[in-house]
Amino acid sequence: MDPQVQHRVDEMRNSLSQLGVSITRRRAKTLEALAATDRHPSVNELHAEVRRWYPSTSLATIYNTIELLKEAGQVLELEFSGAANRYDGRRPDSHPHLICLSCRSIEDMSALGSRDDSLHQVSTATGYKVVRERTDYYGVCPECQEESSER
Amino acid sequence: MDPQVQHRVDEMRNSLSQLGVSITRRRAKTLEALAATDRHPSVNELHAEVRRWYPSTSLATIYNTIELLKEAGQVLELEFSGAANRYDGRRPDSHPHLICLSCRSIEDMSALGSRDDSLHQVSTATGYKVVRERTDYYGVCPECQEESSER
DNA sequence: CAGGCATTTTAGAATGGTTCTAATTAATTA
DNA sequence: TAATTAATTAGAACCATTCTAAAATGCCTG
Repeated sequence: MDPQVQHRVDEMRNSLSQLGVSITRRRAKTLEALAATDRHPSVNELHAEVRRWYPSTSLATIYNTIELLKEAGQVLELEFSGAANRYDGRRPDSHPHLICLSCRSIEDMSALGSRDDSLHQVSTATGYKVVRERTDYYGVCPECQEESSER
Repeated sequence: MDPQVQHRVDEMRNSLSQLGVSITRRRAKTLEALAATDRHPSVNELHAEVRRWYPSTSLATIYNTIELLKEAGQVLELEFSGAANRYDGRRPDSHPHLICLSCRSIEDMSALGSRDDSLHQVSTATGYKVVRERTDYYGVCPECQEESSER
């Protein structure tokens, strides 16, 4: 396994252990699936992946693991109302995403300019205790622009 | 009616008319309800408001009007997976919001620093054709902080 | 003003992601 | 091994949203 991925899996394992829950084989596979991809999988996709190893795994188990990871602050949940939520297990901290309206891909975006510590900045500016940020840019990715220009 | 609100309602009416649909009484009331509040109502809340005048109004009609407003670019939809979507009819352009995790209030936030034209900046930086942005800051609003410190 | 046609609305069914529940299975401790 | 606790399963329940077919409304034309 890629050392980066391994390291991330270990982080998640440790955080879950600190919650006092055990790392079962299904949970371990879920963590691996999350750490192994940058495609921001949905619960269904994680379920399919874990099922490749443990075919009897139920959806509820994946939801349960996601719930634990959220409590541990080890996964970033991207909510959508019209489609399944998507999860970022590689970078659980708030960071912006690029979402393609055509192919529905979700890409991490490196911070643009000096927008770091924006949580703290917004806190002092507004009086809110800001703990999390969500920033999505919606548009059409380069690949989909290409495809539409081919026609 | 407040002239600001009236102006906004007129804008929405005109945009809908340009789509070629008629401004029925139910639709007019929905626009008014959207323009009259900064509380980012849900479809249910809009439904309740319109029902005060036209009690037979069905939910589908509100959804239909929202759909038209989205097509016309006259309402901003804030999607949530665990709760009902919320709508901003006053400022249909992309702008950041402050969301209280305790009371679930949603507040408009005036732009912080020079983040304007970020759509264009992100477009050139990433190759995406960015058309929309969503930025939410999640935290605890000053009122809820107060309440919890009283105990 | 009547008749016909397109649009809008209604009520309820269908959908789909998520959550809940009760029962089963697996793991842990004494 | 027996007893206790934790994890998992299958399916029901939930709920916001979308869809559908029928009814109502509004509009245009003759």
